[in-house]
Amino acid sequence: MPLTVCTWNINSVRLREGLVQRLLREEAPDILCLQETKSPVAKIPTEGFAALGYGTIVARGEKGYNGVAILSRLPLAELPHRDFCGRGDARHVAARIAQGPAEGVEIHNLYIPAGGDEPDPAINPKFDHKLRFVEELGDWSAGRRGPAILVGDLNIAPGEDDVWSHRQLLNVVSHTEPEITRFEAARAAGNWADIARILQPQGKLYSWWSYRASDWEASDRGRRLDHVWASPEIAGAARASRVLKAARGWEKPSDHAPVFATFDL
DNA sequence: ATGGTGGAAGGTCCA
Repeated sequence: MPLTVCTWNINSVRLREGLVQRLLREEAPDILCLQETKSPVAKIPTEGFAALGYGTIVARGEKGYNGVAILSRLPLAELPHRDFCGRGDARHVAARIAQGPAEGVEIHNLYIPAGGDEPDPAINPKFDHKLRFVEELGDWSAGRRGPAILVGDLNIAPGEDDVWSHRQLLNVVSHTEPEITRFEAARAAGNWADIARILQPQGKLYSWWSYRASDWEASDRGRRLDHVWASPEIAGAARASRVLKAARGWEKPSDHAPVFATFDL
């Protein structure tokens, strides 16, 4: 049975409730993980999602910033989240699929700090926070076991083909050496498979295009910031991966496009 | 080298 998971930085779930509904109607993933919901959990507009079959929602939120949510048409059991960097931020939410062929698979939805502009932890506390967050992701990954899918806006584009210009972004936060080193170390620590690159090792892949371009599509200065990782138990079941680039062109879009992965479980 | 846009809060910070 196929299990399709989607991850999307929505940049306000309340402002873009209609876009979320459109995605659910047109693409119908089994599970949709959202980041930057920017809403307290109680104010997430759940009714319309439930009416579309996504009555299971596990979320964490705060007012105005951060926020992560898992919408599902499969039953979920919420799992404890980790308070990365001990700040109480709503950057991780987790659940276990509770029924069906994928029963027992854990879903981890993460929003890694963007890290600010200056890629120097000595003068930029946001970049320091980002580096420590990714280090902690490695520690946590090394200690966990069992079938799992980790998705989210990880805010790092690790490969040369994950950015529009490797050379021009080497000193731009999201593609710097200290970030990428820690990112790949964290992935290795959990034996996570990068599903998009398992299925397409070469060629440009982006999931984010800045709002600050006069024509995002024409300039196509994208980065792959949104990821789907799978644990070794299920990485081999990955069958498909894609970016719904069209959603970046929807009315009043998020600056991120949804990323999908399908597993035969 | 710079500034460009967008969301939310609320007279600014974050991305």
